[in-house]
Amino acid sequence: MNSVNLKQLARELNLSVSTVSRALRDSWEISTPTKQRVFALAKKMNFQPNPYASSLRKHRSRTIAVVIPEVANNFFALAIKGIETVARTKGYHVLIYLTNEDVAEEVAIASSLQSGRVDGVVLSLCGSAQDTRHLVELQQRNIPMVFFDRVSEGITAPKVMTNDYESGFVATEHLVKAGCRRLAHLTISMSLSISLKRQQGYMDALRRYDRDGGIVHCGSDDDANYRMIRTLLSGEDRPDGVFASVEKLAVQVYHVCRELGLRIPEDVKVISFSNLVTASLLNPSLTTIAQPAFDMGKEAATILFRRLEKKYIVTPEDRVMLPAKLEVRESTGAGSSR
Amino acid sequence: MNSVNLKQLARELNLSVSTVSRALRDSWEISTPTKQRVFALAKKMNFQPNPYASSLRKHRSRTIAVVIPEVANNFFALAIKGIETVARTKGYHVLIYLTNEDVAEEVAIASSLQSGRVDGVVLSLCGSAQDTRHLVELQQRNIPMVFFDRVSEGITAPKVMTNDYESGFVATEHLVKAGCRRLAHLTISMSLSISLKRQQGYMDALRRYDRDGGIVHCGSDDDANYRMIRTLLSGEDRPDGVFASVEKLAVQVYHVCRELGLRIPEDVKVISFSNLVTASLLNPSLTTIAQPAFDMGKEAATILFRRLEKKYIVTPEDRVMLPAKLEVRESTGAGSSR
DNA sequence: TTTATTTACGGAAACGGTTGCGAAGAAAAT
DNA sequence: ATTTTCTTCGCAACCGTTTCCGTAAATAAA
Repeated sequence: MNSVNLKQLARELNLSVSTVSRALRDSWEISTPTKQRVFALAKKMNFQPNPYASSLRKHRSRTIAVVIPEVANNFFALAIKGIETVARTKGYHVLIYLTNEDVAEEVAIASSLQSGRVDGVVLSLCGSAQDTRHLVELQQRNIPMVFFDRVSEGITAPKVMTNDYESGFVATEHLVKAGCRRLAHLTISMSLSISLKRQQGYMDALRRYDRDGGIVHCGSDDDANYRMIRTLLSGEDRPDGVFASVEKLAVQVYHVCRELGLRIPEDVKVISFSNLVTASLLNPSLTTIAQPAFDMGKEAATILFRRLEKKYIVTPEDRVMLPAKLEVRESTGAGSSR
Repeated sequence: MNSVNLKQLARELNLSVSTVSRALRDSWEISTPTKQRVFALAKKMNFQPNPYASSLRKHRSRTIAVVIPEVANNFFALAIKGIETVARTKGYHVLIYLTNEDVAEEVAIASSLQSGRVDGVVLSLCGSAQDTRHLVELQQRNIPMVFFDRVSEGITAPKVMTNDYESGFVATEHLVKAGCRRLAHLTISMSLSISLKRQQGYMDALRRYDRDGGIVHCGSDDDANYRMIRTLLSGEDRPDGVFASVEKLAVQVYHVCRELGLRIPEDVKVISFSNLVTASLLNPSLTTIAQPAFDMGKEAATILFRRLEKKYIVTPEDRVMLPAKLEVRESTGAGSSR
């Protein structure tokens, strides 16, 4: 345990505890020579102020929480990196909580956050059906929240997101223009607004181009998803274009196509929301809608810190849109196998 | 701010603060009816004890730190997941710190951890040259540490690792048996013990099978790495087998081969340490040495909590070996293009 | 009935910084 | 010389919980 504290410094310096405390915080009330004496000894004794004493007194922990559905996913990993980068330059610490796409866990986490352990929260919702009471309770405790990507429309808090509707439209349009006649959209949630928006973009593009297409509602069970996709691609009237809303579903599509002997892009064209670094190295390389994950994390954290510094007023329609980018590759190509 | 505290509960119940505190901790000193009254009101008022007051008083924060070089990497992401899973079942919170492969950041983080903010640390070193004084100082503050993967041999602390020497040997042997005559090993560090062990396995396999082979020392600068690999594969006497110690180098090899028009595996066979979920979908699919990342995280966290519960005595040679697994795929195949 | 032992709870001192207020001494103003 | 104003620092309360210790009442033992 770190046993060097203010009291010891004060005794050693023949000063009071309060003077030492103020000197270390570079208060104007303390003379320069005294400050220097204090700094010197503090450094010599490697004094580290007890963060818990400070948090208790100041009602501020200099800690934020990041609540996300999963971490083994390039998008969220990059977002964490963005958040952590900003946090450390601000002198904040980052607690991480994984919901594993399970609402019950999200509720439990939100509940534990009510204790005042953190000054603010950056979060991305899990995909299952959402009752947002646990988040409302957090709001009522005056714990600022900022959403990113998987936002909650029902809650008044800043939201950092991508242009999901347009991206869904563009992805679908891209498939159509690549020659697809019968499409399918793989989605992970019927409650997340980002899923609904991507889906709406898909549907509107279908109508705009007068194409046929269905929607497959996947979940968090990988095996079940695999079977659903297998069924989809096994039928007589299987789609010749698939738009996956998350990369893990695209990966499943690749596996299913291998198993069924379907060629991409000749038999089925594939496009997906994804931040896979290996997208260009896949066989065939995968056409993606890539989100600026790192920047979204940075932006969300930046907004949160502005809120914590009271330099920010939240409005109901408070959102930052960072554009996703279409990266055309072979999986939606004309058909040249390489 | 959460303003319902013990004092308010006590006033409401006509009890003393100490009694309420004891009741909530289910102390034997408190009668059952009193406990029930306390529990009922605490639940009704949604009482959440202030964790900072508790930490200050008990000198325990129920928080651990995870210090890793990066997060946008399947290995570390899965390890975090393993650590977080164990932590939450134990009621602990997880702080995350990224060194970005920068020793200076690692030192700064270690220094900030001296404050007693965390009860223990799970860490994986960054690759640059290591002076371990900052870690020794943490040890001296009685903050338990557990290493995983990128361990420090100079420090007496539990280490969770894979059989790096054998894996290096096996990987090299696999390339040799696939027909490679001239090998190259891409490594990221000259100071990490895991790199040295993988390298030693490589060298011993070369000697055992009487093959020629060099070592390319890469760093954390992706562009520089790319150029080094490009130079390696551009020469007249380029290798026909490459063993990458981390997946990002294997990805670079793929890109370089595309640029140079080299065919994998016909011209160059590639094997790599990697936890890429898309390894089997790459073009060609990548032969990997996969580490049990999730289990390594779980194991490291489990050991740390045993230490925190004083049920664990550390010995200098304290290490857990979890075996890595060779997954043979096309990148080291006989040459069939698919 | 008196004395020893439980049982159930309250008082108060921690834990280590932070901060409002007051006060002593020096400097400046009158 | 006296009063006022700074400058610099100390005292003590405070944040919310935990825990040592003490004590009154209830029960058991003598």
